[in-house]
Amino acid sequence: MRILLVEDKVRLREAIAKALKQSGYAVDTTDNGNDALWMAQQHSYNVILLDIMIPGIDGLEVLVKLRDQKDNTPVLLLTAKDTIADRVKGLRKGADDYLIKPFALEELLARIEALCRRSFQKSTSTIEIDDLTIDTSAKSVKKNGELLDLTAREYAILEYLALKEGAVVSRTEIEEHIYDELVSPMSNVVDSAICNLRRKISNEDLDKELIQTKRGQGYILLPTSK
Amino acid sequence: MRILLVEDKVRLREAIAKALKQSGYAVDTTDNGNDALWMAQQHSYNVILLDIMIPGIDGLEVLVKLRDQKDNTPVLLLTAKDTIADRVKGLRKGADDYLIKPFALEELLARIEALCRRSFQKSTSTIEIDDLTIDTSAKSVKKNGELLDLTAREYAILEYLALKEGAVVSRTEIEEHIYDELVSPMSNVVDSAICNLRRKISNEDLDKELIQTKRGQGYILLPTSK
DNA sequence: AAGAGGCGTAATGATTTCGTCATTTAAGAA
DNA sequence: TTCTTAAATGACGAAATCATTACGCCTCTT
Repeated sequence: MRILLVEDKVRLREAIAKALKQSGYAVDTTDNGNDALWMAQQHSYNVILLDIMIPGIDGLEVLVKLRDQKDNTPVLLLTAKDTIADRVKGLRKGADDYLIKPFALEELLARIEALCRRSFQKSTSTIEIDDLTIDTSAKSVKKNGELLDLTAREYAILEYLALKEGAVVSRTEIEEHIYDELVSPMSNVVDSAICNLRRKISNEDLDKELIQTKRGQGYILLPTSK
Repeated sequence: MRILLVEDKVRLREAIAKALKQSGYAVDTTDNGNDALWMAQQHSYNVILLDIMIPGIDGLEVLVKLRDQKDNTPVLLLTAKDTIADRVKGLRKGADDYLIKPFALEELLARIEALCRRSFQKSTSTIEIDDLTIDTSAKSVKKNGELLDLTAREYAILEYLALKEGAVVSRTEIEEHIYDELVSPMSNVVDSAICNLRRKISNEDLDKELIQTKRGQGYILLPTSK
């Protein structure tokens, strides 16, 4: 999951970014509205955290412009203005949620999780696929009840594929949603990560791979039944 | 465990705060309702101790606003008003418990403990994990019946991890719930504390650590069986 | 007021992750 | 089948993260 964080106050921005990264998100940050718009066009973020009071174009304007461009990325507004009027204004303009500063990081994390879940149209925090149970809240994976020891990267990729279960996911898409930094075009990081992931989730007895390769297109996660 | 104490009378406030700290809680205090609301949003407290008769917004209003904001932090009301009507009013508005002044500190501590326990959905005051028995009431830890000599910090961290057994707990989360003051972003206090803690609870014969490291995410307390 | 112990900090050493590269394997087209 | 290209795999090394130790400040006790 990739998040754009738009916040001008350095300390707060870095504190939030740190917490987000600890929770396994790929995070891009900026301190102003212009860059925010630019970045939102460059990537398709899973969630945008938008401070309202920022230099240049303010948060609400950024939100309006995004929606004008038919960009429906979930937006969570951050603001100090604790008035009903502003809250309503933000939501009217197409914000998906609203958090009043200062807020507890845990609450922020919980809301982001909810927004992600909603955007993938999942109502529960666990995804079951074959003998795998992915708990997106605990960020853990169990196989037949056994906890698997996945690294953060491996988990992130598996979660992403699981959320898009049955859809072909290109390498580029994975790179864009899981990796902070730009991945060089020649790199085979994703292949490599998928390889390790498969090793950990594969069924020796079952020859069918849960993560299948679509030659020239990418990967797809398919339950054996389908 | 982090507690917000809202009480305007200086002597009483400091007496309570001191007792709480001695019992190992991280404590923030304020003497008025406005700050209380502000602080409650800033952190996710484990318990809020709320005096009803305070300057500015009164305690009941603070409670109402918290609940309006979907903040379900356990609230323990403190008040001199010993009338059935008020008691009912407080509880109706979403308070979790009620204590009439003057009260014995011991009773306060006992109720706080109960609230914490309830919020972590534990019914007993002892947690057993492998050969460890954590007595959240006595704030002591036994290993195979032997009392361990943990410092307050070490105990607090262990208890917190134990209450969230099986869940990955990030450094940020530990800092927020165990440490009074803001921890500088570069600090490795938590690492250091975990290291000391491990030394004291580790089994020389068993190679598996009870507190496991989730690289890039945090720590997790896992019984060996799982 | 002095001593002890707790605790935060910083430095260093250990571990793990992960990206890259090289090689092998597999898939699809001619 | 054979050739071409994509993907899988394994080894390696750099970088990031974590563990551990030592040190010094501060608080609390006596």
